[in-house]
Amino acid sequence: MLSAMELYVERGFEQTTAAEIAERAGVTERTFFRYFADKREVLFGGASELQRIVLEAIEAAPTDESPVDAVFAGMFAGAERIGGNREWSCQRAALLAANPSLMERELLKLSALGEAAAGALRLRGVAALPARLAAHTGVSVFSIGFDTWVGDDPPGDFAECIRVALAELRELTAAP
Amino acid sequence: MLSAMELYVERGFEQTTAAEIAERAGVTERTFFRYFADKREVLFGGASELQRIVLEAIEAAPTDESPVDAVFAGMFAGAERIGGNREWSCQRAALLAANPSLMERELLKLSALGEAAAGALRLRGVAALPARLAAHTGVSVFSIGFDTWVGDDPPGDFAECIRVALAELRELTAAP
DNA sequence: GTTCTGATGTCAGCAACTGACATGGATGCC
DNA sequence: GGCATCCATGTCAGTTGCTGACATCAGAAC
Repeated sequence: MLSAMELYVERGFEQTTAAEIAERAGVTERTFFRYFADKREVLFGGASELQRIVLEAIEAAPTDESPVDAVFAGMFAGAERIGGNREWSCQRAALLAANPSLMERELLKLSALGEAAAGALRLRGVAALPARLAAHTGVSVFSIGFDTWVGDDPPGDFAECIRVALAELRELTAAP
Repeated sequence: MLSAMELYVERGFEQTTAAEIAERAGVTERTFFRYFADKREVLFGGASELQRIVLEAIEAAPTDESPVDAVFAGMFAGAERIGGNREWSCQRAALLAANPSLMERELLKLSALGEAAAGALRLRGVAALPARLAAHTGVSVFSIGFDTWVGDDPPGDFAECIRVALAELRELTAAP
């Protein structure tokens, strides 16, 4: 709901009651809770779509591609979906940063995305441990790239931020 | 509180009220909420100590050690703290797996640990982006290693699980 | 036109959490 | 000993998130 986002930005998340959101949306509080599991979930409507896009891209990756490459095919597809509206992303990021309970939910969604991506890798024949490692590493880089992108001076668009982060990570983990 | 953990295991997290925990502990519900910010926080008493141990180990690492090595010095120190009581870790992991709201809190704590570790790296002169990447990668491997360790057939103790995961990750991210 | 179904409203209620104030017991000082 | 002080806890009332049960009502299906 856009009404909820507006109110959260206007007066803060904790200071906004479910009844107020419902009222602005023109429905009852009870109806609000029929659409959203809880007050936080309003901000995560796009999560399932993002996950779908990521998974489809992983599945669509060439079978001979490495697990990490397949995962990042998914991440770049996800970045393309999000990368259009930087303004909105910044606003949302500020809200999350200011409200630990919202950040909790975000982290849960990201973790679920990681597990789902790991599942997609497993379908490609990757063993359990490398699947989880590659998938969660991908999500981690995605997330840190996002932070860079909504930060003060990003080196480019969202995808570019991810590329930069991935290159840096490869350098960091290069065997000694 | 041990009373809380008992009750959560006995009858489940959601089915346990704060009043019941307080009663078993011999205090008032109000007093319970003076000690713990919320119902979930009871299970995360050790988080601050873990963070302290990890940070101290990172700070204590030789100055010429790479960021990743320093982070893993911290992770192994943390693993040593936790690795003693596998039984308890398994019970706790089962609780988290069964309760998304508890998992949320766990992820928030792990994320905070990652940010704190990144801060410790920055004090060693590491730039912001590589610091966050190394730190969160370390936490991610720590967490996946933990899952392996409390799983069905771990390849050894907690530290060994982390070593295995780290080696696997290095192989995965090796430049193509 | 009736029936059925799905979305919404209404209402009562539980449980998580909080603020304000009371109380009591330990501690320290004279 | 007596007194002041402080800190932990109890008491109580209240708000808010969230849920179950049931009523209502509009539109689709027949």
